[in-house]
Amino acid sequence: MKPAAKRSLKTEKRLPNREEKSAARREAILAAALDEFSARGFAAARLDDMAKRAGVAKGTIYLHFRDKEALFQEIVRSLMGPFVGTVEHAFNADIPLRTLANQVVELFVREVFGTRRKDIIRLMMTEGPRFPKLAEFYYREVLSRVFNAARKRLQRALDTGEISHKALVRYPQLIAAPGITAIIWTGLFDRFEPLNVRELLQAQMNILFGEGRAS
Amino acid sequence: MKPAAKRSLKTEKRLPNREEKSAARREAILAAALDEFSARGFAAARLDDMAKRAGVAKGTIYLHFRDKEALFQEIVRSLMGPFVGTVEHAFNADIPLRTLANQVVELFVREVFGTRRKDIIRLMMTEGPRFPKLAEFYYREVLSRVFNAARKRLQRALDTGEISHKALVRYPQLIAAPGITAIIWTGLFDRFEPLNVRELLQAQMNILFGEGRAS
DNA sequence: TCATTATGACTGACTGGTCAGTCATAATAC
DNA sequence: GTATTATGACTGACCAGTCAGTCATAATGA
Repeated sequence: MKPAAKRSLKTEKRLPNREEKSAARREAILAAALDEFSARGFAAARLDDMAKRAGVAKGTIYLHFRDKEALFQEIVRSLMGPFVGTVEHAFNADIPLRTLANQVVELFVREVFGTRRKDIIRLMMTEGPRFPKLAEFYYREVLSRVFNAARKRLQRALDTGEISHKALVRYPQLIAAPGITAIIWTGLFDRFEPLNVRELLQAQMNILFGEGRAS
Repeated sequence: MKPAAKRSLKTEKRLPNREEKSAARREAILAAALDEFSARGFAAARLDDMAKRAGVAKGTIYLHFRDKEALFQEIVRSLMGPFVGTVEHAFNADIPLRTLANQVVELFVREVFGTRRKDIIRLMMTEGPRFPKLAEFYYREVLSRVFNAARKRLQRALDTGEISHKALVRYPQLIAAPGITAIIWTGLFDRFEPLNVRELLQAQMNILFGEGRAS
């Protein structure tokens, strides 16, 4: 498949070969598609616009993705999949709950709110009901894994007396809720009443787990 | 079909006159449109389907609403507008905070989650970003009024020592967050992991305001 | 090394279908 | 009788997905 390219020349800047170019285009298409889906929603996003934005002909999209829906699903997969491990790892670390809470806030602010993952989550909420397959993927590969890790840690915290609210083990949604709310709020109302996302999340963590210093 | 009815006979069941029929149709169209918008989202919902569902010809819709977008906005207005007063009233009542919290939970479960208002809120979250005018209307006529009432009550509670978390006055979002989250969760993941909405909301209220009896 | 041939990634005009909105005609209320 | 309201066939714009043809790059071989 890939025979000797320009041979191991020292040149950092080899010309990209076919395979590399193909991969680069695939990425460009994914990025462009996310922009369009975010801006217009699934139904109203135009393949023509994505192609133009990615600097590619429309037909090219169909060389990489079966159809519009597959493209959409692949965006979710490619951005959220790798992120789950990071979150699980954070929950499994052997650190005090309050420190963990601060880390989770930072992780959310930096790796979700500060990236396109915020848009992915918004799209999941927005389009999920019409893509049961995607919702299932998201539940199985993302949510249930994150929630399991969270529940395990919360149960331990309950056992050791780090927390007293039993409800948290049953409803980790209470930890996620301000993040969800922040994503929606900023998308709709930030121009009327801007929201300090980090403060909102920290406030909930303070209430749930007691006061702790800002990191 | 039905010419001059029996004139002012005592008959409770007069034939509806023009005005009444028109109003009834308008309502039927609004209801049908909400069903379609909820099921498919704004862009993908079809006027033909709404007409069929409302038992009306497509053209009739345009006798009542300028276009698809106006119809959508009118749904939000007509369902949420009257509801705001109820909520403000609840917040202004002179009752203990913990009782109020229970009432708010009940109000949400019964008047939002148990009605189409749940769908309206979901649609606002879903379609709001693409309808800045609607988001503004919603903020001005619904959210800011509810939040103001909530903030006033929470400030009083803080002054009297009913609560100790100052953050609640700044971020009433923390009270709304589980409701938002519940609406999204049930729309996406209820088939994998059903959510007891009332319990979720009560759990948050318990954490925010201390344990209280279920109403 | 360089000329020739083979490959398959890429293009974009095109097709078939969809759907918001219109309007001439029909039904109905007054 | 006539003004108002309702109808639904129609139109024009739009867009997902297709495919015959192009051409840069890779493979071959002399």
